[in-house]
Amino acid sequence: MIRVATWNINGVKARIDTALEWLRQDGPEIVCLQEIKSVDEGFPREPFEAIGYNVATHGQKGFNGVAILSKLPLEDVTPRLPGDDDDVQARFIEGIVSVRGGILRVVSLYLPNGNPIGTEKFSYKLAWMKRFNAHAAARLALEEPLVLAGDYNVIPEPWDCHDPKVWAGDALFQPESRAAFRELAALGYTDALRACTDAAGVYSFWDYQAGAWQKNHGIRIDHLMLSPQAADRLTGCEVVKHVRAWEKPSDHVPVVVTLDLEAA
DNA sequence: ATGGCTGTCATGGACAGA
Repeated sequence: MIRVATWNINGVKARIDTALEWLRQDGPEIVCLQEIKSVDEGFPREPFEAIGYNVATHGQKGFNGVAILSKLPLEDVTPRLPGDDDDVQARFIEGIVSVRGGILRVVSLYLPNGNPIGTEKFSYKLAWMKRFNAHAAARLALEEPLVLAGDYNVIPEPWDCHDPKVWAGDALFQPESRAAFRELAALGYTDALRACTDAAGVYSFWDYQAGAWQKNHGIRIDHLMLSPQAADRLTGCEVVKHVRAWEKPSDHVPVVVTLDLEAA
């Protein structure tokens, strides 16, 4: 089995001890990180390498930034979402690993938040989603197992949040945001969590403010979207909720998919 | 709550997050 996680760690320097603790206990073969908030040269590669991970990063100063950690050798690593050479925000990195009988392709993505609506931030979000969906569509032609792992900043359905009324005016829950996310399913991608459960109230983010964690006022915005060839190998998907209660937690928790694949 | 935390950069407080 190969497990692939997505986790917005909200700052790799602030989260290094927490991240290493989880990875030592229960580290999946592949971990897609978002919001590393670090330039590539500042990323603490050594402690991750010391516990068996190869490290690929696409960082930027202060905010954003994505990475892929992999116990299997990473090949063909490509930063930047195609489609706009003027987009300087570090929100996308893609790579492949060899598995028995072929390859597994993995993307770590950090989709723009988009708030407040009615501004260029929201139009940037929608433009980014359009570019991302075009890339996702093109990748289907490869007919490979592919995991699009990331912080999508989209609440797919009303039962993916505690109170839909609270999110009605938010970029994460706009009809346009949700429609763009649904396009991935229309293309043939499978939401790994939703393939495993239809339970309401499964969340991946709880705000630091207002006792959101204690009240379980969460939202589900971190998703693992599987190509048909990956979905055929799906055996499970779980939210690693307990790390939200640790000291110095990220406001997001890992979501992990298990695929019936073996290292080459 | 017109943002109640948190992280970054930088060393005070703006900016970004969701």
